[in-house]
Amino acid sequence: MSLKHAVLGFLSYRPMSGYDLKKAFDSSVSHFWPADQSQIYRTLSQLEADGWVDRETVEQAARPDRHVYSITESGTEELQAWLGTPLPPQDDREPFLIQVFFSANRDPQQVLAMLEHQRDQIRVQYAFYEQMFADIQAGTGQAADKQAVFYSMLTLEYVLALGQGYLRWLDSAIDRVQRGDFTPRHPDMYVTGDES
Amino acid sequence: MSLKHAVLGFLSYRPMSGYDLKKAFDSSVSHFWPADQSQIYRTLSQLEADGWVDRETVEQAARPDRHVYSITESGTEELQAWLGTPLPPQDDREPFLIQVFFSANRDPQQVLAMLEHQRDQIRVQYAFYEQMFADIQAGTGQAADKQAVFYSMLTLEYVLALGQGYLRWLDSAIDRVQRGDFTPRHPDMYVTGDES
DNA sequence: GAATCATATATGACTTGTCCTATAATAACT
DNA sequence: AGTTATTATAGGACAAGTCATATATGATTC
Repeated sequence: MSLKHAVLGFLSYRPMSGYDLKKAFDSSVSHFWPADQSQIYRTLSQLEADGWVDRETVEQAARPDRHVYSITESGTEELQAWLGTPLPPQDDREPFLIQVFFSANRDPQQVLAMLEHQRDQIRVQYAFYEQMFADIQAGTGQAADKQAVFYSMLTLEYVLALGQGYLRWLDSAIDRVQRGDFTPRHPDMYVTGDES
Repeated sequence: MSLKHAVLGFLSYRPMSGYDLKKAFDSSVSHFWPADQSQIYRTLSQLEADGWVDRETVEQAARPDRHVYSITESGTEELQAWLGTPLPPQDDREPFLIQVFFSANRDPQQVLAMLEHQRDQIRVQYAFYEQMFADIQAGTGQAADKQAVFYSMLTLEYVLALGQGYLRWLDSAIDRVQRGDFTPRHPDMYVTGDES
């Protein structure tokens, strides 16, 4: 379970409550790992049962008690081990491609509208991530931990890089459907660098 | 549920059994929608309950009976309606990025190994899809339904386009980690075409 | 002769995640 | 004065998908 290890990752920075974690997820990794609030709480219970985190109750006047979780030694070990373990290849599902796949018997004008709508959506998403990238770059003086910022922004670069691929693909598809040219085109060859 | 509509899509071509559908999925859409065998059977039951497919039992000597499903009129309507309905934006999860995100306190050599391993994996996947693309292109004479082939291959172009983005991102990341240059770099600007 | 493959359907147990709701009190906005 | 936002945790119901397994038999491979 990746969420378990993402939570451990955050707790390796500092102890946090479920509420803190939800905010941490939303503000830093939601572009590649959105986390549901109730799922976070359930995951914390599991982590405690695993012995990877300790729970401490902090009483508050006029607010519900906070349950602050700290990573344990075995939790730290587990996190380090997981970070060094290659993940099995993911199979990504893209429901939009189901609509594309079964478009052969539809009116080309409607297919075109569908593709253009998707392009608009992806563009909005892309612009959003671009803004995030710019904001973070502007917001980090030279004070902060360079590597932490680097790896954080690397994940944004990822969504931008894939977003570009998506948009290029949509543009190419739209162009061909517009022209009634139903010819498959292998995307421009990716020029590989040398093996290390 | 997208699987429901993918199944409807296949049944709009011709009546099929669960077994047939599993083979159809594996050989044509598994690169963007892998389908579990048991999930297909459960989905067929649901589609029947929805009234979108009819079930006919075909007895066979020496083999289990086949349950052949045909799309109904209301199923056809549902499929057409769904194909014309924009999907909500997807949030894609990429567990590898969790490992990247929490790499700041790891040994750069190990991070490098991780990135290179991922590059190898994605390259293999990319080569596989490229081969599929070439095979289909070689295999289709001018006899077949041009549009069906086109939209089918368009989904392959998609995985290739995103694969290229992924590989480019990995190359760029590997390069920087190798040089110890922890500077974020916005990927090359995507040059947008005109609005239609 | 034995093992495995292909055909064919289906259930149980489980995992991961979503959505909605309950609870509770203070602060801030309109 | 009334509504909404913030802080804070957590369970129930549900959806979608995975994995293992059960059943049955003919054909093929070793």
